[in-house]
Amino acid sequence: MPDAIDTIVGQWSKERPDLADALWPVQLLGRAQRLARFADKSAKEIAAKHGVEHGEFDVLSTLQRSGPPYTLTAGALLKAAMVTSGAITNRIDRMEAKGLVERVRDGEDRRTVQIRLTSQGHEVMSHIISDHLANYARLLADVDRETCTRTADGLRAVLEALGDASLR
Amino acid sequence: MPDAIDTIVGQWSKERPDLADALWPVQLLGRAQRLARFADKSAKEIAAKHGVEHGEFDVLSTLQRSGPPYTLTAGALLKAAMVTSGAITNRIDRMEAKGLVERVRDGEDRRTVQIRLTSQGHEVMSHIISDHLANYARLLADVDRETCTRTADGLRAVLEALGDASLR
DNA sequence: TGCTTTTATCTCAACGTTGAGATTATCAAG
DNA sequence: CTTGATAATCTCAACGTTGAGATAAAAGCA
Repeated sequence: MPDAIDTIVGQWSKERPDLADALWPVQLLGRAQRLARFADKSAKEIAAKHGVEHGEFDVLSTLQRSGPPYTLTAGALLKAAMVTSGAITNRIDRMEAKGLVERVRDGEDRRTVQIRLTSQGHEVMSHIISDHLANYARLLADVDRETCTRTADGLRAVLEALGDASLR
Repeated sequence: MPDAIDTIVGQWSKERPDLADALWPVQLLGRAQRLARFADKSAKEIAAKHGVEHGEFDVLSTLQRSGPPYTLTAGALLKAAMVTSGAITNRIDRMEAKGLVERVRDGEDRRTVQIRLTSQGHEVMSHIISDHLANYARLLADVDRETCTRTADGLRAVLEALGDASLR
């Protein structure tokens, strides 16, 4: 059964037959983008339900999963989030105002700013993460588990080839 | 070899062992999001090289692959692009100013606006698409073709289960 | 010690998207 | 016809991100 990407590839094949042999990457990358859009949109709704922006959820998540003392530099956060420095500064500003994180400048290197999850941030996050994972599971409810595993493994191979480094 | 998502899943398993069994969707959706980010960022650069925004490239692409007469309604474009109506209006405004598309209100249903690719838009697009596909191929250059095919098929199954309808 | 380069974060204006509401047109009854 | 409901697009203020430049601290080197 054709999906949206099959349609797109079919349309291009007709319109530009000379490019037919160059369309195969779209089958993979186009679908990854499409799936990511659905997942993003869905995750955004879950986060909003708990009163945080999508990007803020990302920061909370990165901090909590980093484990005690739930503290990372602004630089580590922007790399993990794949956004620019301006975006991280803004997110931290907003989150600090909400009491979710706090900036700590300690002695070692005074250029860096340590961002620490507050107990309130910790609390909010523990509620969101369950919802978030349940939502993700719901999205994939109709897909058999082996397809998920196999596809995830394929994506891992692709990301490795792309040089997507481990985070630590 | 672990990738960024393996690291994330590992961190969560340690921090919240009670959620260990609920992390499997992240293996798939997290990687899709990550791959999509790389692809998006790369596509954005290609489009910029030709003087168009990422979203504008999306519109050009949708119009051209739709085939003669290279005309779609604003509504069709916003569905294809998965964005809101405001975004499409703005994109069309900008693109019309650049001479890439033109609004045509013909008689049938005067609520709708037909967006038509101009000859200039056509020309710009034919240059971009080759670059774009070459860039996509370059991204996947180090991945063996069968992995791509297998993974793309897996993603199609997931998208179908999500109800991602064919576009026409 | 002094000078330059590099690193980390913040500042801020420009930009694109969102999302609710307004506008205008069509359709379905009555 | 007229009314009410539905549909398609546009308007616009609020919002988050980008990206270049500024600031300040640390590291490299003479």
